[in-house]
Amino acid sequence: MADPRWLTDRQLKTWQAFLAVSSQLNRRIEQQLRDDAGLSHPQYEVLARLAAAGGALRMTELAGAALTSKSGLSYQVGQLEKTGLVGRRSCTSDDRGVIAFLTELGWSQLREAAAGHAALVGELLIDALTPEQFGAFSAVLDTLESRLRGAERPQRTAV
Amino acid sequence: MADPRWLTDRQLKTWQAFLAVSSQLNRRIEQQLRDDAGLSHPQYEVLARLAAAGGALRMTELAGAALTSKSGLSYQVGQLEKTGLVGRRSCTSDDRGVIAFLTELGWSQLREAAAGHAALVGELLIDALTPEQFGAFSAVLDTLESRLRGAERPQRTAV
DNA sequence: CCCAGGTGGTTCAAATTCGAACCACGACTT
DNA sequence: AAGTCGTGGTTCGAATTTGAACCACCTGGG
Repeated sequence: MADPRWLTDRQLKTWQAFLAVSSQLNRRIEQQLRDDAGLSHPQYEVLARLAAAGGALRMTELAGAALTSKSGLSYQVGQLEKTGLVGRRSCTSDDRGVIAFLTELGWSQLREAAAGHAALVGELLIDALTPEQFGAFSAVLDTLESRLRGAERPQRTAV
Repeated sequence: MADPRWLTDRQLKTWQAFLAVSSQLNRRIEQQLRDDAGLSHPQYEVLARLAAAGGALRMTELAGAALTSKSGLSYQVGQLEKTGLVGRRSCTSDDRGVIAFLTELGWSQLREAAAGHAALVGELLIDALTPEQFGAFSAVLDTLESRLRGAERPQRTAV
């Protein structure tokens, strides 16, 4: 363990800025969705993903981008079902599977929420940056995302 | 509300990448801290901030970067107090105030956790990027951070 | 001095989150 | 066809989070 790695001030500051931005951004988004449509961010994500997929998706696919755990997804879909925004139907080709789908109400609620959401993301994330900055930011995120996707669990190398 | 703003595919994809990266990064960090030092990320943040301030800080200051709510901070400091990593003492100049401070145990636990933490952040965030990318990323985050700090609650512009 | 108003922290109930345990079913073996 | 293993989802309990209500104390004005 000799001479462990340290981060420079700049690196540490950047990391902290990332955490702060991430946290603040989430806070704002959450607030907007709550006020405009009575949805939590995770719930909005579920609706948005379903919509992007044409209106229905298997639970596993929904869990895809791992914004939440498996059980968390069950919970949120349950909530959305209670309020009538999505429904559940079992998968014909695989009896284990469950398909979540947007109801009419779900579509319309999503449509309502989406405008304000897009506006806010645009304002906070896009408008704040120059086109060059945005391009660079986008590239960086792609890099980080694929890197993170790669090594799921680094683990200590053997004993 | 005529013709609401929409995001381009690229913009939407970037936003989603941001969410995914943020979530994954947090997951990894959380796991490392838990395994190496039995700390949650919020707890580590508290210890790190205290250390950066020389070992003691008022609750309000700790809440500063708003990684958590006021009550959340109370809770976490409470947990850390139970495990003996921090202590509470009342502020002499203002009887309302409470000062949290690192205990000896707190310092040493932090030291242990810090190495692994720095290594992981270095690996996931720094090493993944070219120096140019990192510079751009850093600049973008600064911009976003100050922008977010600025308009706390945008609100709809009058009626 | 006493009161109104604001700030600093804690406490409370309710909602959400997570991982572990669990059940049901499909896929592959023999 | 029965047996085993892996996958898809849900359920359970424990920990955490949040906003609102609350108490104690400071500050400024009568």
